[in-house]
Amino acid sequence: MTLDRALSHPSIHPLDRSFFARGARRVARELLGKLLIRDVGKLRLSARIVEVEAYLGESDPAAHAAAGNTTRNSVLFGPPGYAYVYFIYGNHYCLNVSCEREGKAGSVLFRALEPLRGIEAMARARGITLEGPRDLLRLTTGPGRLAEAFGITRARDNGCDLTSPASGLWIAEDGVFTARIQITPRIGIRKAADLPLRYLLAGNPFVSRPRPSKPALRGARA
DNA sequence: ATATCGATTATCT
DNA sequence: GATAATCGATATG
Repeated sequence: MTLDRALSHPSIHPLDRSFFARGARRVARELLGKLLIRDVGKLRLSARIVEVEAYLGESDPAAHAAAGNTTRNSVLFGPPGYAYVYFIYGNHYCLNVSCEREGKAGSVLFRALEPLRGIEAMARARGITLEGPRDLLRLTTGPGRLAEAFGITRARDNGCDLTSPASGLWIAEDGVFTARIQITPRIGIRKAADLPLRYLLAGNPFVSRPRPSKPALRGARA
């Protein structure tokens, strides 16, 4: 296949479950550059993953899994590659994917995406009229925003298999190289707030809001 | 540009 | 009864 054909018709395939059967840091870092896809009827939404956070399981005070296995978070204690959707601040849904293995929690929170396809539909879902380039930045920049753009709710999506296109919400790989990875502390948490577990594509304009004032840890480690 | 605040509810203590 | 892995609006430099 020529490069030109690869660019216009990239082959897209779902990530295997073994991809998620690893530690959350590793999964988080490698999810950067992959695609989140929502299929509803013949409409497809797709967006590149540009910012995520790792949550380490029961030993991580900031993780929902720290409370042990409850009704709310039981997906985290199930097999890897499934959607954990939670409702927060009485207003917003957020999407995670389970990692590790059955019985061992660990997850990655999706924090920001770069919209690729179905942009008009995302704008409708967000209640935004697209007038300038700046409006694109408000579509999927932030965990609550991307969930709204993709129509993700707990009732609809919690527990769905993100490795299966048949589920209508899945994660794909298209062979595009990832840019430089940057690592910073996680955003918006009270506990364990200093651990460097936020992974982002350096310089990507769709990364969520205020860069933390703390000096960012650079390079791709962990 | 950054800072602060209210909204609104499932979940946990 | 308090809290929370957020967002959008408003206030201020």
